[in-house]
Amino acid sequence: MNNVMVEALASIFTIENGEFKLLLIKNKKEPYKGYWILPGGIVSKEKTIEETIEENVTEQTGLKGLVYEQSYVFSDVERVPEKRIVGVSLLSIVDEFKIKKLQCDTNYEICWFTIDKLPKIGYDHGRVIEVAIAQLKEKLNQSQTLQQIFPSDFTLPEIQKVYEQVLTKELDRRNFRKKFLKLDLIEETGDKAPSVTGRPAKLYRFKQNIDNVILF
Amino acid sequence: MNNVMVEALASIFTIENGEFKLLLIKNKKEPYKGYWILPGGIVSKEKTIEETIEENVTEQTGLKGLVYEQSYVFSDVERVPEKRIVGVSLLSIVDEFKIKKLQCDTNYEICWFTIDKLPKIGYDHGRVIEVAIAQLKEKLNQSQTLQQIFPSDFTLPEIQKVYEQVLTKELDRRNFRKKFLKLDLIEETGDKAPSVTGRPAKLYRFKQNIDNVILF
DNA sequence: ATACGCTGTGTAATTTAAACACAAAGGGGA
DNA sequence: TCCCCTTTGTGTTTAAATTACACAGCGTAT
Repeated sequence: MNNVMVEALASIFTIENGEFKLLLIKNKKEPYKGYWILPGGIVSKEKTIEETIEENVTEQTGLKGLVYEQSYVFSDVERVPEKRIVGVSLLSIVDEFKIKKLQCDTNYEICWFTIDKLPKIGYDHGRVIEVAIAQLKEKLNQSQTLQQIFPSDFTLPEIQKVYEQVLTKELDRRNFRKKFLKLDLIEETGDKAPSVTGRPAKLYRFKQNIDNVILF
Repeated sequence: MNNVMVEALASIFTIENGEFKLLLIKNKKEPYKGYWILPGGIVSKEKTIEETIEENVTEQTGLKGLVYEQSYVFSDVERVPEKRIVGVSLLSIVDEFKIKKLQCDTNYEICWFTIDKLPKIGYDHGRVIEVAIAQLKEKLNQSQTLQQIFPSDFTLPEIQKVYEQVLTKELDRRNFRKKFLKLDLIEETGDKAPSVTGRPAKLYRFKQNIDNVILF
């Protein structure tokens, strides 16, 4: 028969303190037992890929109602040992307030990892993650995506840090501020961020009903 | 069992006389017999998606060695009547000289159709095509893609027409020419295009070893 | 020969991006 | 309390890119 198994895999990202983080779970089964892997599961005959990922992620991580976007399909015959599974990778971006504040400790079974300090990754998920990170950076050029990560009470320096990572270069604070504010996407909340050190930054929020625009 | 069938589908585009065209074949089987559909076929346990599409497209259309890019995965449970098939859509762009000059006539079984005058489409391929067209337009913003369609002996007005379709607005000839030539991607061949009416246009070709750049 | 149709070219005006220095607001320590 | 340190907030000047715009060139067809 020409039937193969199809699995859905989720690369779930957030940004905390200007760092990109990825949610991984510890694999309980062989092969690659004890390695860190992406949440996900097999697509049954009765479910779409999107339904499958929502159910599996909820079950494995507790995160409900995330918005997913297709990333890539991995169909190498040998990508899973002993089996033939086509992997469909999905991407999701969440804000840090929607998520549980999980401590990053390898004793936990679910954990956020900074993307340039990832642990030992099982299966071919390392490659899946690479592709997802590239797509994440492309997506961050859209106001909609930024809004998903920073719904409200963010500061301009925070946003700037995101862009400096995406563009991998430093930006002038004054020019960045000028250009970003000119887009007319955000407004001041009136409050200020608690200052760790230095002058406290103004807090902003995205306006309602803004169009999705390309930012940089 | 949780095994489903996976099919690969190819949306193959070219540009002729400034018009975007899509390659379709006539469906020989029920359901949707006689409707036009995308070339493609079922992914077996021993083949990747990319291998599957290459073989099926060669068999069904005679086109060999095309470059494919993933487009989208369609996994609605009811997308194929009576069956459960996950559809992986791929995109390919070819130049008009590599292809057979097929006359467009519904008596033929393979045919190029202008994308705004498509025939009756079978299965959910209409939706697949919609997504592919959107992606095609995004991709045309890369010099690499343009080079696939126009390897040599093209004119600047031809390229301009492509952009006017992608951006859905008219461009100023002088500004377009200035901007495009400044990119330093193309060179004059020395020849001129046969003039149908009006002054003959200079012919250009892409230079060797150019980087892939975002154009507009 | 002349009219017609589309191609090729340069310059001024406007808009956008880049470079740049100092004052303001809070925290910490003497 | 005062001073120092750190980070945020702001305006102006210059360079670069984009836009607007008019006329001559080179073929074909009448």
